[in-house]
Amino acid sequence: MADKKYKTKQREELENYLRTIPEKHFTVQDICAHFREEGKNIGTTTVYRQLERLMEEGRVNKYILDESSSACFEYIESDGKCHHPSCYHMKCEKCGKLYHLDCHEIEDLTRHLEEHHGFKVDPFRTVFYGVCAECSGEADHCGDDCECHHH
Amino acid sequence: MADKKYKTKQREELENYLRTIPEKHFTVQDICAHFREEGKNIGTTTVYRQLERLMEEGRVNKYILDESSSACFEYIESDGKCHHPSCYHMKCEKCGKLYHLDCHEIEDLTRHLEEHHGFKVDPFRTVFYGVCAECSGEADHCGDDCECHHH
DNA sequence: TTGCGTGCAAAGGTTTTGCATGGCA
DNA sequence: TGCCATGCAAAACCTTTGCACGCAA
Repeated sequence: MADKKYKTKQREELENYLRTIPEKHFTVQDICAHFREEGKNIGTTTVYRQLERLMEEGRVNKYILDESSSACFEYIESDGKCHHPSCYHMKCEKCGKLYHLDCHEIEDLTRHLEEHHGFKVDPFRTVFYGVCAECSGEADHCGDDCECHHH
Repeated sequence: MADKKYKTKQREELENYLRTIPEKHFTVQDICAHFREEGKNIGTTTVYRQLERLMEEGRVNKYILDESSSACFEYIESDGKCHHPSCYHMKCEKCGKLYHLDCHEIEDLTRHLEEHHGFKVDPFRTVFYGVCAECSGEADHCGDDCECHHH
């Protein structure tokens, strides 16, 4: 099962870049745009394939927040442990921002759901939708007509 | 703000059909196929637009289970109140079943998220993804190669 | 030299948009 | 008669696949 893996220039540059943005969210397009700005060019296909491999290695997470928009990826520091108490996210329906849910209560709930409901939650896939503090504070300035979440 | 809404044949037929499958999952294609079988024809575009409207009215939920496959919708009984202690759902990624999360712990968490994180969760939109009791019990029969969740 | 990796182009899917036509009020 | 709704076709997107060429080992 020892996969033969070549260490290519693209793979190395991609990983180097990812290391500079740990735990930030990005799309395939973001990556391509970044390298284009630096004069370097990495094909879209390659980025998809490298990210897929990194996912299999558990070094990248993939989130699907909205169809009809690109999937969101996140690089995980490769020291083998998650820096967050939990891997859940909260997504604001007003401004579109995505927050890590750093909270121990959710751990308790996760355990509760498994022990009492027999349901083993996948924190990577699970997103809490709602309204964030920022947006509920300035509700008047950011109503339904606000387009800020279309960035 | 009183939207002018015509009551069209298509809208009525769609709602009539949805009422027969409350809390079941369907895609836009499913709907179109159903009406095609009955000889009636409703355009894909129309279904998308009607479902969008129903979503805004809070009578339909939309789930994104996998990119590169269609979005999933669910009709909610429209009597205006939820029959469950909480309105969260758990969705099994193996068998595709959707469970209501009848649980008081989740109420506590909701309160906690609002009070300590300033995040007001929308329980109707939020779905816990994971593996249900049934499926984790028969893990051997329903492994990664199992296609049952592709219905 | 071997065979994996790359990247262009094209395909495959879902969802959205434009626009002429149809139907509700 | 207004004007919203419909539905076809086309566009817009994201993602995947095919294939020839390049490059690491």
